[in-house]
Amino acid sequence: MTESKVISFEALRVACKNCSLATLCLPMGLTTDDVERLDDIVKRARPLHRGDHVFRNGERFHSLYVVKTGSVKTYAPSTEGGEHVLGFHLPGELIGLDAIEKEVHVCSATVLETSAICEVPFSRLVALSGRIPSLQHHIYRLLSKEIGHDTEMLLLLGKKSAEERLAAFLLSMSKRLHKRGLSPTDFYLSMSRHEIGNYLGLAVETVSRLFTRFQDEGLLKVDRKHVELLDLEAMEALVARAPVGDRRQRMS
Amino acid sequence: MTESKVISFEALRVACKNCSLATLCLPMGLTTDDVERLDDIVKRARPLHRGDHVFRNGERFHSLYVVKTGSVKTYAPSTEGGEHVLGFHLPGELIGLDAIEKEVHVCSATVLETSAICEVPFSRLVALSGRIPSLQHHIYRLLSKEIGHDTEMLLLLGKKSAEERLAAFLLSMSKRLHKRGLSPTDFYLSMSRHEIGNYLGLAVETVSRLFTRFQDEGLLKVDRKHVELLDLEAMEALVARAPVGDRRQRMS
DNA sequence: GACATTGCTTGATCCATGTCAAACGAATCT
DNA sequence: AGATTCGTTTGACATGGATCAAGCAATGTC
Repeated sequence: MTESKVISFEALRVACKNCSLATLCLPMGLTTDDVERLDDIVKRARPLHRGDHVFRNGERFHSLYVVKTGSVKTYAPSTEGGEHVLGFHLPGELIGLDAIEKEVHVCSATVLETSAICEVPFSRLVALSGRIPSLQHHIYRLLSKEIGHDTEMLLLLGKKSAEERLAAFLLSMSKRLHKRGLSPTDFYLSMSRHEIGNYLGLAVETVSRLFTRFQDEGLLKVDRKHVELLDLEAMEALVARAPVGDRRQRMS
Repeated sequence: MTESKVISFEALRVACKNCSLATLCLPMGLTTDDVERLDDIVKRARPLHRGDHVFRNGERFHSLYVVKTGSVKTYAPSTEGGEHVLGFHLPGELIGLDAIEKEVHVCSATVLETSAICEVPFSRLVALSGRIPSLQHHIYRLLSKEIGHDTEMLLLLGKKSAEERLAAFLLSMSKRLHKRGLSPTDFYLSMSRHEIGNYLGLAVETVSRLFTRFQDEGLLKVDRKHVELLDLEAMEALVARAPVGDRRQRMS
């Protein structure tokens, strides 16, 4: 009990300069000196537990957040009690970028498993970026990257079949986990089938059926949250297919 | 002939400080002095004609572009010759933000009708933003706004019915045109049904049928590209409906 | 002015995926 | 351990929207 508490405290005490996420997170491309300064403004919070919120829709925006360990789901609560899952975020990923414009959080972020989150006060980040041109430029790139990612999702939701969506989702998880030094073929999903379906614009039942179909076809092995991708190539081929509407007229 | 040429030349010569788009475009929130400096870096190009490209997928990224008059379509060309329409852009709107990260254009932008486009060299904008904090912050907001917009589209494509998508599209056009001093209820669409369908993740036939249905229901009057919205309220009610999947279980 | 070409509309049909329903296993509570 | 709940799976069925197939209206071409 006491021991695990000490361990997580130690884990959180680690500064940006020692952080294994250095290449994924903000410090990328900064000098050692700059990272020290960035270090000063980042607050490291105590671990959050499944279901805890990092921020909620409607709250005033003060900080960006970086997932340090664990995973986070962002979603837009809808009237009627439903929700629209906007994304799943792994260690090193930044959340809250959509709140800069209105200075209010336009979505909510909740933790899918016990997670550590770094808080980056935005006004201090902006002040710092005014003095460090490379940081300023890096923030532009981060925001642009987010736009690029959203654009990919737009294509996925607008043009791809259920099968292609789930394959793309699994490959995305695979690649992102791999970048973090984990197995690209063997991992645990921290989100439910319901959340996956919601995220991909599919019914839970469709997601479930696709998992069993993929398994029958030998593409993967799945047991509850545990997924083993057996044929990455075939999966890549699935998502690389021309979008649905385009399959009608084949060009010369 | 000669006369129209002179007119368009005059129109283009207009500087940022006199631009009617001032509140929509970059200069928002800047001092007169700052706007003058911004003025120096913005290049005003000759008018482009229907089908001309502002930039193409794969080209090296140098500049952001602002639509001054006319309208622009951004799209991601797919293999097989098809395309995925990412957005339609009206005067005052900025395009190319998704290219900052990779320094390469990840989509193409083509002009839907004769249009004037302002070019904003990004490196010069960045340099200027380093010296003008309010400009820097404004760029953060612009990028964040784009993310927010993409997020809305994600909801539209992931959760809404064909009917809701078209209604949302028409209302979006209506609001954006209104902001530019044009009628919110009576306007011409510069894009084809095919492009609308592609953008909304629908078949052309579905878009066409919905237009006739909306007309039959008295929501609007449509003749080719000319649209007259007759019942904005009813249309708002349509798009405000809870997303598809959420209509099942109603909360207490 | 006839003839392509292109964009739009309308009808008939089909199918992928949503919806409804039920059962089951795993996890949590008492 | 038994009961409850929740997440998942599977089956049966319904349907929104895609696809296929004409026909038609507007625009451009020679």
